Amino acid sequence: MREVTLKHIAEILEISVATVSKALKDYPDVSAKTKKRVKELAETLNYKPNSFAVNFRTRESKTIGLIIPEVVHHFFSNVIKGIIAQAEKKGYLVIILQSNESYQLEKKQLGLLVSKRVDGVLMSLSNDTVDYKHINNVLDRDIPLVLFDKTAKLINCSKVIIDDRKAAFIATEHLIRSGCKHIAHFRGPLLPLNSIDRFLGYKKALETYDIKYDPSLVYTCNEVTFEEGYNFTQELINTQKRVDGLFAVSDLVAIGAIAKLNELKIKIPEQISVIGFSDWLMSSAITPSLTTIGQPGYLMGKKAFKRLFVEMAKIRKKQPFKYKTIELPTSLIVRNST
Amino acid sequence: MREVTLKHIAEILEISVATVSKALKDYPDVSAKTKKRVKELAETLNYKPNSFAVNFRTRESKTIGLIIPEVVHHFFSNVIKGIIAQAEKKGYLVIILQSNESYQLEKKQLGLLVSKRVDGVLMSLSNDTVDYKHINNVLDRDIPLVLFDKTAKLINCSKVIIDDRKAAFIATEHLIRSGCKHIAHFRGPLLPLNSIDRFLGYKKALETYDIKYDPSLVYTCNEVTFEEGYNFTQELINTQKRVDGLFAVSDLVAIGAIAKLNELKIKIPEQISVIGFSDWLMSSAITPSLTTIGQPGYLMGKKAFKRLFVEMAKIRKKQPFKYKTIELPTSLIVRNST
DNA sequence: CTGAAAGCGCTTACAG
DNA sequence: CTGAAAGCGCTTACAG
Repeated sequence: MREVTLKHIAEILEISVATVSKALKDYPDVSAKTKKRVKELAETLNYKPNSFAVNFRTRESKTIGLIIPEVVHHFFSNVIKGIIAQAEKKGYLVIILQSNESYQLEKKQLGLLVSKRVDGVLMSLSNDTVDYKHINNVLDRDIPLVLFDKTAKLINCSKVIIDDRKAAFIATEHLIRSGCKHIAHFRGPLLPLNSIDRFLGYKKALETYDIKYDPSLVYTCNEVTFEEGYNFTQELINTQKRVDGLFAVSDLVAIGAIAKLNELKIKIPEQISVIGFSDWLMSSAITPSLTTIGQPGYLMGKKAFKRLFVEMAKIRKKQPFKYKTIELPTSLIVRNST
Repeated sequence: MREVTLKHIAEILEISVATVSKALKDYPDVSAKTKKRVKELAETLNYKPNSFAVNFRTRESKTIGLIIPEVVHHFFSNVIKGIIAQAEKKGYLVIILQSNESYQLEKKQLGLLVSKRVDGVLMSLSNDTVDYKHINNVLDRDIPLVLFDKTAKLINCSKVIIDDRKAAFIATEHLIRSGCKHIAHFRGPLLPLNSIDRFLGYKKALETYDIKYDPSLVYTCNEVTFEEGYNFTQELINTQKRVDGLFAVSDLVAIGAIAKLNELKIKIPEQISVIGFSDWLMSSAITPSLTTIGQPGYLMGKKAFKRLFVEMAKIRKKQPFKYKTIELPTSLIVRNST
């Protein structure tokens, strides 16, 4: 079965390829009668434009690229879902690449997407990324790019984020208001802005409520895993320090902590209150259910695509535009661990 | 900055475009000297072939499509990860679409991928899919397509699966061997092959060990959620029937059951043993940790791409090949809930 | 070893 | 209202 082309239709109808093309695209300068004939035949023959030819001609692929640090991650899965849903609605397809939290991979993948000529890029930085040349390079080539969740202040482009500092402040404040006075923090890696901001929000809350900041109550989770939460909790308990609250950088870490506390028969929240961050699927299912900060992953994906869509249109039409930072609200979800 | 093309290089070097093209691709019929000059200049100018033109010419996109019922799902996330990792290794990019367990969407998305001219398709059927015309249609057009995890016997193509029936048999057998005699089953929806097979494995194990099958101990989870596990457990307990074991179609359902049993202060595994299916991230973290069947998601993704890669090559070279069904091993992971 | 030519399927500025 | 023509950037069969 040969692929049907404009030429076939033109030959059958004994008109030119140009007219067929214009008829199908409803150009005003084609007679209604011709349009009708062309469209009907196209329908009958089940004509589908050759997208390779269309891409080539129009210099558009109607495809965007997405680079994400880790696909197997409740929050990021939700972001992905939001992005593909919104993209599909607008006729765009999404190519997904995983940077594995590696700067080298991220750089390489961005190169792949550019050489594939995606119409735009959505990305969340890897924890490893310290240098932004690869990103500025894309921006300089007038390829729209929007960052989400893990961003960097020094990159000048549109961003969709939450206010990590404020959310962490609220989380810590919630512990303080529930009566905690000795609050530990299992923070994220030193580099990404999110974990810095969450740490700063924690410190700020202590300061606001006149609680002395004690650096020995802060542990750094480089991998942000269950095991780190589990092990650091043991270490924390071993120090024999007074601790009555714990703010963990993510639910997974908090759940690790809860597992260890349960094991040690330390009562939650009576002896130690625990709060996480992100609201993972499982957080309401564990015992005790985890108080946490709700982070709108699906919405973030949706908004990120929407912004990208706007910028793709602007660039296509060579219209000037300003970068925007869109901040999404978070929520305190109180459950039984505090 | 104008895009560098073969023509630019040809003009600067005062040779033909054809020779430049061949030199870059190391055709044997170009002199070493010319090759060297061309390659050096291409390097200096940072020449990148226009992938739109290449796709158009070669009729290949080096892109595959992936249709998955649900992105936010621990098992499927792992499959996605395996697929993109393997695809990237072979120079392929992956477009991901989510069918949302809807046959209509699945059909539409398959159409999108075909019109986008992906080189191949990987998919897992939606629970809703009863009719396979859309898939046979793709296969008939000589577009390679491999199914994984959720497949159908009636579709004639390559598949990457686990033996759900056997795994369910082993899960149920494990309960029986731990002393359970009254085993409930929270099964999946009536349609997809997986949940039918898991149900059949359960029945077969009962039969093998001379335990009478009691249909009133079987509940159907249409959505396969935490809530269903939670609610059906309440219903099950309400019936006052003797039950000492539960095999749930997925970990999420099992975790819902555990949450309810904990709430009712029913001891696990002393009073009721619980086993799940899939080994989600959280299953080792809950209390008690969940015994389950390990299902190799990442490997499944990897194998599915590998098979697709083979078939893409065969079809490109117009070589005949046979469809293959690749069965991956599962494992019984014993934890504290049994 | 090199190059002229055709062509992939479409779009669009232009002429009539 | 219709069509001839050019062109997007590349590849490859063919001639020399």
